[in-house]
Amino acid sequence: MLELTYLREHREDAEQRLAKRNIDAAGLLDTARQLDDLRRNTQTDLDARLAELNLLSRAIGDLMKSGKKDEAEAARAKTAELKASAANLKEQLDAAEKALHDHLCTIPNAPSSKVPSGRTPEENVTVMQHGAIPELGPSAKPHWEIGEEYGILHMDLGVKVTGAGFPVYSGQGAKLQRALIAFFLDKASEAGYREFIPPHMVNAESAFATGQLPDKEGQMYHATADGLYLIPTAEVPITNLYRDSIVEADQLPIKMVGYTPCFRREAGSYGAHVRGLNRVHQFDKVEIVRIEKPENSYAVLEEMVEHVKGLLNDLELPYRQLLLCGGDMGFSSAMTYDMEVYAAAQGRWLEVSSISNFETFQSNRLKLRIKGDDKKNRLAHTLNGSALALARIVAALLENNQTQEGIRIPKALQPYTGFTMIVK
RNA sequence: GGAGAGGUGGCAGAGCGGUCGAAUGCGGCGGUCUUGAAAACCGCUUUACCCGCAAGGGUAACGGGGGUUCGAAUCCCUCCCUCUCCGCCA
Repeated sequence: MLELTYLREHREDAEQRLAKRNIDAAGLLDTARQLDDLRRNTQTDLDARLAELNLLSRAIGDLMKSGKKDEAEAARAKTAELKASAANLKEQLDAAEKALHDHLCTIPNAPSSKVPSGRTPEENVTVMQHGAIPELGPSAKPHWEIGEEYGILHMDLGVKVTGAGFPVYSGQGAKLQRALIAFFLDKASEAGYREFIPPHMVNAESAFATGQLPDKEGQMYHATADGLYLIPTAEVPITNLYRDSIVEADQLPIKMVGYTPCFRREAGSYGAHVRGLNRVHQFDKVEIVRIEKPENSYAVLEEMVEHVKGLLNDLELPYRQLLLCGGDMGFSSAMTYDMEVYAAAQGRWLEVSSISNFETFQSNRLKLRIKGDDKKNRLAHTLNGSALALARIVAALLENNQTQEGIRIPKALQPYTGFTMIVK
C-alpha cells in the first residue's frame, strides 16, 4: 500500500510512476486525495467533540467530589448531545477510513524511475544473458519424457494422489531436489542470510501485509475451516516475522532465507506450455528476504541479483536477466528483475527467480519501521527474491544435461547429490 | 477436544470506576561526580492519527471487537491467544 504522505507530498512523482502501469493514475490519486481529505476533516471534528466531552467528564468528577450534586447533574445533562454527535462522527470517520483504505488497496505500487514502461512481457528489457545455449541434436527430449524414462518424475502419480500439477519425485529425482535445496540454503548462509523454517500456512493478516490479499485471493489455496492460506511463497511468512515491529537502525540489514514448498492454484492456466514442471501447483523454493534502509534498497536489489547469478553459474545453466516493464510487474513491486534459464529441449526460457524491491509498499501494510538515530520512525524497505525456485531448475537441468550415458549433474551440486550422473 | 488460570509500556510487575499513557524495579539514553571506569545522584525514555509554518495543542491505544457509564486498564458480553491439568497424538 502506498504511503498517504507520499501521495500527498509527491503527487506528480506518484502519477508519473504509476502511469507506467498503464492505469488511470490521475483518477486513482484524485480519489485518494478526496477520501483522505474527508477522513481528515471528520477526524478534526470528532477530536474536537471528544475533547469537549473529556473536559465535561472531568468537571463532573470534580463537582461530585466537592459535593455539588446539582451542578454535576446539570453538566451531565449536557453530555447527551455531545455524545450523540461524537458517535455520529465516529461512524463517519470509520466509514471514511474504510473507504480510503479500500481505495488504497486497489492502487498498485509505483514503479521505480528505472522501470521501463510497457504493457506486455515482450516489452521487458533483457539486461544481460550468460552461458552458451546447448546444442542437443534431434534426439533431445523434454524433461517430462526424461523424468518418466529415468523413473524419477511421475506426474501421473501426482494426479492420482492429489491432482494435476502436483509432481512426485523419486529415487535420484528426489535426491536431486533435496540436494538443490541444501545447496541453495548453504549458499545463502555463506552470503550472510539467517535461515528460517517458517509455517507453510498463514493467516489473512499476513497474506494482506505482503500483498497477496486482497489482490491475489484466488491464487492461494484457502483452508476455510480455519481461515488459513497455504503459502504461495516463503516471502509471506518470512517477511511477516517482522510485522508490527520497529527495528533499530543498527540492526540492519536484516537478511533471511527460508526453504518452503509453495502452493499456487494457477487457476485457468492449462495447455501445452504448462506441461511437466513448467507450471505446477506445488513446488519447492528457497527464498531470500531483506529488510533495508530506504537509501540502500536499490543497491541491495543488485546485490541479490548477483547472488542468484552466482547460483546459476554454479549450476552451469544458461540464463538471462530481465528488467520487467511496468505492465508486467507484480502488484506490490516497485522494480522487479526476473531471472530465466534456458530449457534447451523445449527451446524456452523458464522463469526461475523473481527479485523485487517493494520499497515501503509492504512495510506500510506490515507496520515495519526503522528507528533512526534521530529517534524518528520511518518505514523500512523490503525486498525478496527466489534463490531459487526448484521445479523449473530441475526441468532445465534434465533437458540441458541429457547425454547418452545419463543426466549429468553440475560439479557444484555433486557433493550434495552424492552422484555425478542420473542413470536409468 | 474438556476443566481451570491469565493476557498491562523493551522486560518484570502494580493498579481493579474518575485528574492513569498508566506506580515501582530492571534495562536504555543524557547529565553531575571521576585521571578513566564503576558506584551514587538527577533528568529523560510507547505508538498512531488530527490541527499548526513552527512553538505548541488535541484525539486514540492497557490482547481484538462490542456494551454499561458523564467517565473504563478497571464492570458486562464475545472472539483470539498464552499457561496448568486431563484426553488424543507425529
